[in-house]
Amino acid sequence: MPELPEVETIRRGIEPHVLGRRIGRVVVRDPRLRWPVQPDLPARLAGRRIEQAARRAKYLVLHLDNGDRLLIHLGMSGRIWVLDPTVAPIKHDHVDIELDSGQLLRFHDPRRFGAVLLWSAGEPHHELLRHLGPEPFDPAFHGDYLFELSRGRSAAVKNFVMDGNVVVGAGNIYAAESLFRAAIRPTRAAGKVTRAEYVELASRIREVLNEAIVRGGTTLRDFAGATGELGYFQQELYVYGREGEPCRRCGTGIRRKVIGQRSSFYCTRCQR
DNA sequence: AGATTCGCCTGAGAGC
DNA sequence: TGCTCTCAGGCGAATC
Repeated sequence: MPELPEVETIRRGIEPHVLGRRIGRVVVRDPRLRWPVQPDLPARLAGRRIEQAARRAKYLVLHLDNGDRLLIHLGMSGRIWVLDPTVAPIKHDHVDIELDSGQLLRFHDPRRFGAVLLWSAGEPHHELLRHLGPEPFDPAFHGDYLFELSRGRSAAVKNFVMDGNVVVGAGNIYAAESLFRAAIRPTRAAGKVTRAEYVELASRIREVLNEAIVRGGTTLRDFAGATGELGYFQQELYVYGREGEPCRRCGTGIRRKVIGQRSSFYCTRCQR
């Protein structure tokens, strides 16, 4: 499932293919995504030039020359491919965006949890982005911020950092890995984690995400179609998906426990 | 307000 | 081989 590092990798991958390109025909084969594709989206995209390929949380944000922006979210099974238009569409290829380079952007999403939405120039803030917490690499994100925000919270610290209102990008895998590196047990109440621990955690969240982005970039060096897969970072996981396997630090068997409906992995010895 | 649950989807993998 | 069942999960909405 594409998390923030995967989305950033995809952004970097498609950027050279879309920057400065003018959009031609847009084909919507199935508008039934997480939110329905707006009926007027093809007409409003046609003829627009793409001026910037940005990212906010897990949203790709393509800035257009008329001030409109195209939001693309991959949900959990979404893909974006840069293809030659002669490549025949396959099942779940929901949206094609033709470019004046002769290539096209193809949005593919079996589970349709993703979205392709037009954000009008007239709306300064998009409803889906309004509530989002800071980017992990934003200076506003630091240990003190987590500490202050978490006071009085009874939810598990893992759920707390996975909450997009708190900070974006700490998805299930990266939350688990960050908490391991910070030696914090994911089940702890967020309100009971100390300031010093949050300073460490914020640092580890940035570290883990940065490493994953670097690895993701490696897998897509010969970019043709961003796959949104884990890439080489998968080889460096300390706890995620390693139930029963020995901790890479101390050898203790990694524990799996469901926290807030999500599988969580941690070392009972290293994480307190 | 914060915490929890629900619902949308289909593919992969396990079990039979 | 082929079927059924379970699980996975981003994230807004609804509910507690």
